[in-house]
Amino acid sequence: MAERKRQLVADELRDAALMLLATRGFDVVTVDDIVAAAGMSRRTFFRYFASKEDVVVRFLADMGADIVAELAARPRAEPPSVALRHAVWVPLAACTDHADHAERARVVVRLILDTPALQARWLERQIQWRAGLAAELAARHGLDPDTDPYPRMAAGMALLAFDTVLQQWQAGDDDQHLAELTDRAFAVVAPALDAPTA
Amino acid sequence: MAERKRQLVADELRDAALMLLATRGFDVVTVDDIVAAAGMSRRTFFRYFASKEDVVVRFLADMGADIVAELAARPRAEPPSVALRHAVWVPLAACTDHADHAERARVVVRLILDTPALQARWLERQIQWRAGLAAELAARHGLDPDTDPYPRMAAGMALLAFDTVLQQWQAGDDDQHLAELTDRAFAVVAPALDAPTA
DNA sequence: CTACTGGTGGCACTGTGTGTCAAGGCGTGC
DNA sequence: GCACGCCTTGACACACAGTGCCACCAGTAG
Repeated sequence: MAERKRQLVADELRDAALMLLATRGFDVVTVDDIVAAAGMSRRTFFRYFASKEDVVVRFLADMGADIVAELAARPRAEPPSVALRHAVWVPLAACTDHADHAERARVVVRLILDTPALQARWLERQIQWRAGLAAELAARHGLDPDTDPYPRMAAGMALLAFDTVLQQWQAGDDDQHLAELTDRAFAVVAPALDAPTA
Repeated sequence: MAERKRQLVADELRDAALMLLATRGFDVVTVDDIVAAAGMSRRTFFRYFASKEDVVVRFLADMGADIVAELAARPRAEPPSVALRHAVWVPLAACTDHADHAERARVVVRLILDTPALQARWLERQIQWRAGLAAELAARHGLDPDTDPYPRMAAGMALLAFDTVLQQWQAGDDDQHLAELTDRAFAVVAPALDAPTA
């Protein structure tokens, strides 16, 4: 009940913010502009979002937890390239399902990729995901995450593929199939992910 | 003459900043603290450095250009894993040469890796390096950087190895040999870098 | 001596993000 | 109905980053 109300306020704020930021640009829009559009006070905004960047990045925030969870759920016998491909696919799948959510996500991705401040936050977030993935990979393969570079780098390669897919998807005018882009990206890193020396 | 003076002022500011930031922590030290220690005005600080983060990141800024230049200088017949290993090694070599510079660099790396704001700037910088490396790789192999994911991902993998080496070097109490760490990191990604499908 | 130049400090301003406090809706027990 | 906490909100003040502007103070050429 109270939880619903909170979510409602957060959505209102987020919608107003994304609308303004995407159309006018990240730097020129101030928090005052956003709260004026949403009809709330500045202080309330910062109660729901840690920063102006946070409004945008949060839109894609849960992805990281989803990716790690999916990796943990994959059968351990699966080769790393396959397990990681499935893990990374989870958030991407949400974009292919209904075109409504897809177009919204595309705008956000586009905004992030060509705003340095947002890109920095985005990468910061990815670092945390990488740590989670690396820990899971280390546990999977019985490796020491402190001395063996494989878990960290395998996680990094998976996210690199993720990034590359998003970049190509956002840049393409036509609706390139995300699945195909993902396959091509993972084909590049698969030899390293599945190398026997790992 | 005037150029020397400028460099002197910049060095003074940088030294004071690094000293304070490394010992007390990035967030708690204000620009006022730094300029007070250096005996200059706040306004002067921002004439030499674009931001507080900039003081730290600039210390490692030229690395990117060095990496790209070295890659361009490698013979084109060389397999990508070897050429990229040499390219990435250039900035790392500076740390092995004289221990004086090494310990200083280590402090800076440590500061960057456990300060989120600095890590974000650091990654932001790496994104630019990756673009440069990707362009060079695309030219090297006659690939289209817009459609083929290989150049971007190969560049990303090289920088991922670079990051991993720095992380392990900074974490290790003992003086692990950078060359060995680099070899191990590149051994992981080499199968993907040199895969024939590229 | 005067005029120009480049670096500097002081000042005011915008914008982000935080701490604090008073006021208002809301459910619960009396 | 009424008083009591509980939570949310808005408002004000504040610290800090970063920028624009202007006056000042070298040195230097005319």
